[in-house]
Amino acid sequence: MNTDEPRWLDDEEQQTWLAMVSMLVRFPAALDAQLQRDANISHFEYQVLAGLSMAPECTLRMSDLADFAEASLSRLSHTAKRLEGKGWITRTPDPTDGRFTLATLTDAGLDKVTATAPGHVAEVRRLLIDSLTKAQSKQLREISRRVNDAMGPRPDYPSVRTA
Amino acid sequence: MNTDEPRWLDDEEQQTWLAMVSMLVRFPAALDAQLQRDANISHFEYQVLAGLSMAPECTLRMSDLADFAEASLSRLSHTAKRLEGKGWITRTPDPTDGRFTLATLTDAGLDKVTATAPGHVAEVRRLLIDSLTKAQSKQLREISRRVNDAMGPRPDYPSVRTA
DNA sequence: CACGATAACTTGACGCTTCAACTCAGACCG
DNA sequence: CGGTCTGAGTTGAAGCGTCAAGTTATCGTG
Repeated sequence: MNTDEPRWLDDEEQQTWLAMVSMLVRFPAALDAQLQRDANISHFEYQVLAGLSMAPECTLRMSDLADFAEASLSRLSHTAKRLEGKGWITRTPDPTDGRFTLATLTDAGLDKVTATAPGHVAEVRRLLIDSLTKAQSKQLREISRRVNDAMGPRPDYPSVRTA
Repeated sequence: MNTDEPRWLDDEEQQTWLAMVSMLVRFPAALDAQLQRDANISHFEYQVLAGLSMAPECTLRMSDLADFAEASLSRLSHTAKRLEGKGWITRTPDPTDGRFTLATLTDAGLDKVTATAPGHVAEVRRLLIDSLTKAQSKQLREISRRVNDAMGPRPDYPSVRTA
């Protein structure tokens, strides 16, 4: 609603922007497509399962899991219900503090992640890692860091400590 | 479902990947948040209106508009119906070929874009352009180009020719 | 000129995300 | 202890996107 003359984008800036938007739209779609095709799950569901698989005891509080997957608690809750319905996770109140809910990967859930991970990693490699030189990969890390910083402090940035 | 030992990501690759995922999730959310807050429209709706505003006669075929906005025709059709309901666009069959539908920005729609654009551009600047050095901006263009290429030929890449 | 393609939308149903309540457990306070 | 507050999680409704059919207009072909 600001009507002061804005600083429009010059040609190069616009190209950067358009290329970025295109990648922004297509990349998540490509990831979802691969996972949907090969494992019949969404990228977000995969993230949830993968997050649990990397946690001690395959268990995480809902809020920590939401934080890891950068999702709202509500979104995670709905998804957790679906995943529970498929037998891949269970939810129980935290015995040490009933306010928390602990999500745990079942054996079937672990099998699912194990079966799905290689194909997913291969796709990430194909689309991103192997498409870039080592230098570009480093540049992308720095660029992402800066953009993430510009968006504010939400994700605890340095090394999400999950693997 | 491939069970051959995959090439896992090493530490640096994983960091690149995680940073990228974070940006991928948060950046579109940030754009939508700004537009929703200041103009009460989604980024996709903005793209549609902006696409029309840049076209000759403020008019485009639905299929060309879908192509520009990298959306399915179905998605665009639903959105167009909503935008038409708000009085921002109109749809008419192409007089020269009844199979096409021409979407045209109304005066009210043009006002909406004009009022919304400066704030949106400012946000793009704040989050992306001004967060990066000129060199990084160039790197990002090249990185996006490569990743977009890896995802296949869908969008007619070189200079979308809309402005 | 009829008649089967084909392509450009449009529509309806379904699934997922968001948003705004709502529930519930423990903390804090008198 | 009872009362209130806070924060975690859940739920239901509403909105948007996708998918699979449907429509309709033109093209080709005989």
